[in-house]
Amino acid sequence: MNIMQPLYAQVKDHIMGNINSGAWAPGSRVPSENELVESFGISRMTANRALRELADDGYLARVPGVGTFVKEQAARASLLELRNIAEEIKARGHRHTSHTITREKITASQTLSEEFEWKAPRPVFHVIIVHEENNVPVQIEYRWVNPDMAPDFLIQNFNRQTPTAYLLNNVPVDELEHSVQALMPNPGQQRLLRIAAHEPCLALHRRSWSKGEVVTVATLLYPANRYSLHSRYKTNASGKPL
Amino acid sequence: MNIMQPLYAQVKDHIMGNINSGAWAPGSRVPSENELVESFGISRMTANRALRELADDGYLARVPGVGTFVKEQAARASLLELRNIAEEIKARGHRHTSHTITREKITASQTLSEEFEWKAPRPVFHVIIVHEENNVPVQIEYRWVNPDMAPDFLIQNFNRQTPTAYLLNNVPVDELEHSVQALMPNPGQQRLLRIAAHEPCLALHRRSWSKGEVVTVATLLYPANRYSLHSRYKTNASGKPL
DNA sequence: TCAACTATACTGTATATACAACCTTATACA
DNA sequence: TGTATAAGGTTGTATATACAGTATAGTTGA
Repeated sequence: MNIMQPLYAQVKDHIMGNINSGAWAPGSRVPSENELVESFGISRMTANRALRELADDGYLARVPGVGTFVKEQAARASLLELRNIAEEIKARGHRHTSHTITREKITASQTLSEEFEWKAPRPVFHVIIVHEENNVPVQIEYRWVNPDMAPDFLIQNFNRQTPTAYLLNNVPVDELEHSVQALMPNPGQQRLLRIAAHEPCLALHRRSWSKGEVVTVATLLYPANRYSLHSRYKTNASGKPL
Repeated sequence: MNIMQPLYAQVKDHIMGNINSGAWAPGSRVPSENELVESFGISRMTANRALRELADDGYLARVPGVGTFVKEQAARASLLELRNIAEEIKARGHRHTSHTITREKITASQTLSEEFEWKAPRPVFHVIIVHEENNVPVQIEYRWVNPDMAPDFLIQNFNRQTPTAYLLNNVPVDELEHSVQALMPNPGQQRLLRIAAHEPCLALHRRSWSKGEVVTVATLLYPANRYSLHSRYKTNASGKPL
């Protein structure tokens, strides 16, 4: 049942658990390598790896001769705070509708398998949905979902709950990747979005992980003239997050 | 003279040098841990650390039982930590050059004053710089700077230090705002970026604050086919950042 | 009182060794 | 020919040990 994790990963989880639960506040001291050696019955190199990797990830700050401390977390998480589009539209007081163009179970292509970090192609859920704001198309959502992580995904009613909302509510996400680029839509996309030729689009590509496994891969296509992505956040004065 | 680097860092530099110079193409195999042990006269743990850290950073892919391979690196700008473009280009092992098109002190327009959160128009520094990667234009930087926050801004040599780098080093930033959109460049921009008509661009608009005052407003224009903005980050399991 | 020294704790790096898991290739066998 | 098996190379993890560098607290001595 339980997948055995490496020792250093168990130590990392233990530390992150204490940080996330608030038991260890920012600035407070975490156990030294030798203390972890004692309490976990591990070697110092293993404790060192756990602490070093968490420091590399920005969660801990290590000071030779002094100790290891919990870092203030930069408010980075809020940057691309990807709320689901239905709520954004409703927040503007407009009406959100959507059309499901495709809803199928297919076998992942080679490139898609790589995005899911699979060694070999496997089945995936695939949907294409056009979202509208006051009956004007504002987004084409291309989404692929790992069936292991959300087996009931395909039988949802996406007019009631967007795929984003469904996944948010059912799978805890612990890692996110975004990339944004500009591109020219193909004729089919132009038709779906009802835009003129030579009208560029913003493509937001997103992957999300849960416990090391890719949950979903999505490409969101926005007409340039109807959308821009926006973020604003505070940085912590100490660290240099930019 | 020479700062002694740790062995594992020397090995990392050696590997990245071969990748950046093109000697080791993407997909090609890099020396195994035992081969590095032989050629560098180091222990396997040290070789392992070098390869593992480069794999964690996304430069290498490791396959148990098979070997370690060079990953393809897309040209990406980071969305979250807005490093300055010169360092990003150098990190890819390429050459960064820049041309300063405009350098002046002007009076802010009405809209620009609003961006600076000023009630009335005031003087601002203004520069336009074209950044090149291996002599190919990859970014037009339109930047306006609050003279109160960086009075010496205009007399900098922007070939030595980009405006981003200068501001980062001289003004502590505590708040950031970004917005991203796709757009068609105008003919002048097409000429500066040396791109064809109908080639869309990504426009990243950024404002940064220090102690409640806007320090700088910038618009960064990237040719769509040469750049994508990218971010990846871990969320703390408790919070729900998307 | 103040300065220098010392002991101690902590991180950073490096080595040698060991075992497990995985993959490929060669070999032996039916 | 096809299938097991064995061998060897590869990464992944874990331990025990060692030494260097840094910061702090305590002690000593002028």
